[in-house]
Amino acid sequence: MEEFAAISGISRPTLSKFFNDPESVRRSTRERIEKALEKYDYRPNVFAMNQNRSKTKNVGIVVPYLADPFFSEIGRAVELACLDAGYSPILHSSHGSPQLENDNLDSLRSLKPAGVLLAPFGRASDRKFIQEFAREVPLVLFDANIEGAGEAFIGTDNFQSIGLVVEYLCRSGEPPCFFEMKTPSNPNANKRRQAYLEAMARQGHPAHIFQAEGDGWDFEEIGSVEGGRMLADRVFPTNTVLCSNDRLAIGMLSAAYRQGIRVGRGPDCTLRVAGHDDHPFSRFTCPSLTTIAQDYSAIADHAASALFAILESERRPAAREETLFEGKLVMRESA
Amino acid sequence: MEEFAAISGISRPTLSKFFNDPESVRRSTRERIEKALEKYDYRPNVFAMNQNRSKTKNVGIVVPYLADPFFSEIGRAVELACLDAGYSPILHSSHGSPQLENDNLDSLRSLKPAGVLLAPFGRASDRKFIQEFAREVPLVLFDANIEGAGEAFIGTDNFQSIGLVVEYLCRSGEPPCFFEMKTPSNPNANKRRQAYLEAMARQGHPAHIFQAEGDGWDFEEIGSVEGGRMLADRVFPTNTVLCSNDRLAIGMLSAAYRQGIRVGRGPDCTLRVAGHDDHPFSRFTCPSLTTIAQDYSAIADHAASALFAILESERRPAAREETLFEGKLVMRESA
DNA sequence: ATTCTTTTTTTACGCGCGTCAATTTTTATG
DNA sequence: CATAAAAATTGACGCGCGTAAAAAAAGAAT
Repeated sequence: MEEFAAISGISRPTLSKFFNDPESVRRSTRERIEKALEKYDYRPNVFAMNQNRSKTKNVGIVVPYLADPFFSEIGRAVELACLDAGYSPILHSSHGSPQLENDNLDSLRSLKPAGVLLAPFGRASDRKFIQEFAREVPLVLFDANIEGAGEAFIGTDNFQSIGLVVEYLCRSGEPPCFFEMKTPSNPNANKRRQAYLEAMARQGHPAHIFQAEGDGWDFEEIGSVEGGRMLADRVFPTNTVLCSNDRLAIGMLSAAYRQGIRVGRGPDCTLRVAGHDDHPFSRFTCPSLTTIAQDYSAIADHAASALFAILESERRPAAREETLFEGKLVMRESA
Repeated sequence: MEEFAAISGISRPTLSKFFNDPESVRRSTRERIEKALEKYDYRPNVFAMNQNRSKTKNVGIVVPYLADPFFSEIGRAVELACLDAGYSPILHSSHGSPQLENDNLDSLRSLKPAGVLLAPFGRASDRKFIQEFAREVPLVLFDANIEGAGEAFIGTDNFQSIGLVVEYLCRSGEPPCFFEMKTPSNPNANKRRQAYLEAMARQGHPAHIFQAEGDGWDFEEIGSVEGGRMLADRVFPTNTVLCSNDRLAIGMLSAAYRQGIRVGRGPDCTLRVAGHDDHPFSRFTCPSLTTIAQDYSAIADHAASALFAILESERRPAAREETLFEGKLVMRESA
């Protein structure tokens, strides 16, 4: 940097300011630096930059399971939002392990991040650990909420979205049963069950909840095995099943296919299946899956903005903000 | 560290050695340090550690598209192998953009990585850029090869795997046609086409190749639209289609379902479909997909080992090593 | 016990940059 | 044009650690 200062004719402290925030120097100076930069392509040393800075431009992003395309997509959207705002995103996956969630936060902490965007496991998360973490680092949660942790939460309004699909299913055929995991790792699952119950009450139909054994992240497998068993045993009192998420629904569709059960709205169909999340593969299931599309680019953008607002205000907000986006019904072949 | 040296009764240079490599100090000393570490939980500053080190313990991992579960899984396996070897993996996705591949390598370079594991796009990659990069940083390629770039390549033996599935398909029914993308971004696709041609020649059957228009990473969509069109137009001269990869096959299966074509081995079936890769969702397609399973944990482990061997030997190997693992046939319902 | 070897300690420097205070230069304002 | 305000420069210190050289200590071998 010393050398670059010499040949570019700019003092080193000014260069330092520039690299921290190009907007912080006068425009004429900025242009001179940028011109010199093209000529000599100097790049500051990341490690030396961050050593003396208490707050860096790093933003940690942690999602529970990157192999799930839903988190892959939303992780990407958050990453982009950070880049656009001039931060350096660092994306980590907890790979289904709450312990790894803690490890990820730990390893992020040593990178002195300006803030962290976390999609937590929820119930399975180490709540105390996360709250402790949030005391040191500005933290915004998305997708899954943990009451009282972090400065803000951004997610989908499960009551709205489930209400929407339940209303649709009731209007267009038999009222839906609800299929979910017995011990869901995600708090959205609990919200959705509750939302289902309320929506069915509103519609004046009896509610029927069916819970699959099993834990972990092999949702398709669970949906296929447990859902398949239920189909074979004819436990569903109506011909319509609303699955707590698309991955369970994908499993159930595969089970229905194996059993020769025709799924869809047609007259020859004996089963309707709907999901929630608009998983990237839901368009290609057989039949294609009717589901709820979460507005995850809105969720990602809003979560990032919320964090940046906190970072720029330099102080923690007084009230914890919770923002919920509405889901959209995506009507396809399965229901 | 100074403080921690004082209260633990160990000199600071010894501590420094310890944190670089715990094995480099005498066992009795190591135990004393570890005991003190539990008591005072000091952790060295990552940035200061790496500042004066020309080579860090960072290992960059770059995959072309993390939303593809195949890369998600193999990326994870590589990540784990790095952690086990005491390195700090940093996983980046190029999100389908060759430009971003360059950007990722650039941003990795500023982290002074000890080495980089790259699954490149292949043909679409910026070959010169990557070769330039490899001059600075030890580089090992996996999944997709770029001739002459990097110190080693580890992947699947497409000729073996395609030979295997072609042999199986011929033996168990009509010989397969081959369905692929016209402009594949992945060099494996070219190998597979070639392998198909050779395998069909060996089997004494005429080869039929059908290429879908379209580019990008929406393989399911392309398989569904283009493959569906071909099915409707009855262009396939036999009842068996071998798809270049599972994601195309998933699309084709969805198209077949829409058209009421029964897929599988049964007497009432008029189409057989096979894929390649054993995509995580292939078990849940309708019907479940017969495919080739790549041994990606072996690929990941071997790629990581190859890099570590280079790092520990401190010099570039004389010859470029290419290691190919065999694929395994996974027989399911679709063929 | 002596000698040789390995390990640790002592001492000291420097990495590349952030950042501060004092000063000078440039730009905006009246 | 003078003056105030904003921005840039000068000079200097320190961050937390790597690392080198020389001396001391500990352990191993004879």
